[in-house]
Amino acid sequence: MHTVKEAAQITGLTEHAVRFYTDKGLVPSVQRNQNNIRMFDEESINWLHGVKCLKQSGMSIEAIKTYVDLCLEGESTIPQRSVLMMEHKETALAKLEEAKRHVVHLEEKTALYQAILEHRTPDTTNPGSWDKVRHMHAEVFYSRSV
Amino acid sequence: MHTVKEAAQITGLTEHAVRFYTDKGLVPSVQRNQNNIRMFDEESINWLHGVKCLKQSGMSIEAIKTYVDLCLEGESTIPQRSVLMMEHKETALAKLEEAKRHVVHLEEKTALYQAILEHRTPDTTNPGSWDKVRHMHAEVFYSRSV
DNA sequence: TTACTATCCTCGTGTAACACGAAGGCAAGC
DNA sequence: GCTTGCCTTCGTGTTACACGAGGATAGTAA
Repeated sequence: MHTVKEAAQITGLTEHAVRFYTDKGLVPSVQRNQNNIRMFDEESINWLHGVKCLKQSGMSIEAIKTYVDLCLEGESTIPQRSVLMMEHKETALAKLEEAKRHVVHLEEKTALYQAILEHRTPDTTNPGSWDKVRHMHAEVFYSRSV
Repeated sequence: MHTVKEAAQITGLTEHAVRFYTDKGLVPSVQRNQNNIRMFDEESINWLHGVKCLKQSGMSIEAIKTYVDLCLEGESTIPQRSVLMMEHKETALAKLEEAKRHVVHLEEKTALYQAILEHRTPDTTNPGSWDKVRHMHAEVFYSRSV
């Protein structure tokens, strides 16, 4: 049997998160002792690990709650759970694609800044060169390529 | 000159977001007319586009505010802005790697569910096969491979 | 026994980036 | 004069906790 602090240490969650998850019903096996203190057995620790895992993969607390409740209903809900996971995988894939676009876009921006800095240094004696820099600067900020 | 609604239509933001950004000082060129109504000229629209672009790439409002303020200070801040962008690119890269891990993990989970469903169907007449399903189910939920 | 320390509890507020709706003002058209 | 449609501000709701306050309890040291 473990306390909140121990459960937090074991799972790598914060104590706040552990209390939050148990209060949300994501750890169905957790009990309270006579002093109203949360007691985590091995099964509770396993649930915490599972919740953490789903959370880290981007699932919302609400969705995890739904999933946990389905688990409690037994094996008959396995098809539903499978569907849930597939859907969640799709949203994770969409996020991945979005992240890729962001990186590409930011690489363009930083490349433009590098170009500005390179052009700027050698031409400080040439007033006309600032026009180019200004133009490039506008390009950097307003680029809409996301 | 455009109103909030028009600016929202032009930039593809919601009216709420447009008001929010202007009130946060992310659109320095915006003015109010005698009826206290926000008026957006072309420069304001450009700022909105720029803010939207940075936001979509995952930058926080606070960081965008810092960046906008640096822009207003003039070309002397270009090196600082360049550094900011590089740092932001690094965080975006980190998010990208995280998203990749999530997808890999979820692909494993959904594959396990598929395996369960395939094993379950043909063996409903064999009571012993449920042990395997139960074991695999535990694997699915508790897998800590994130 | 008293005191101190460590831990636990609950409860309330703060965060980010808006979404949403209420209540009210203003101009234009019928 | 009234409705329509847009604008304004303000206040609350959202998510997933973080953080601290205030108070209880349990174990240990003097």
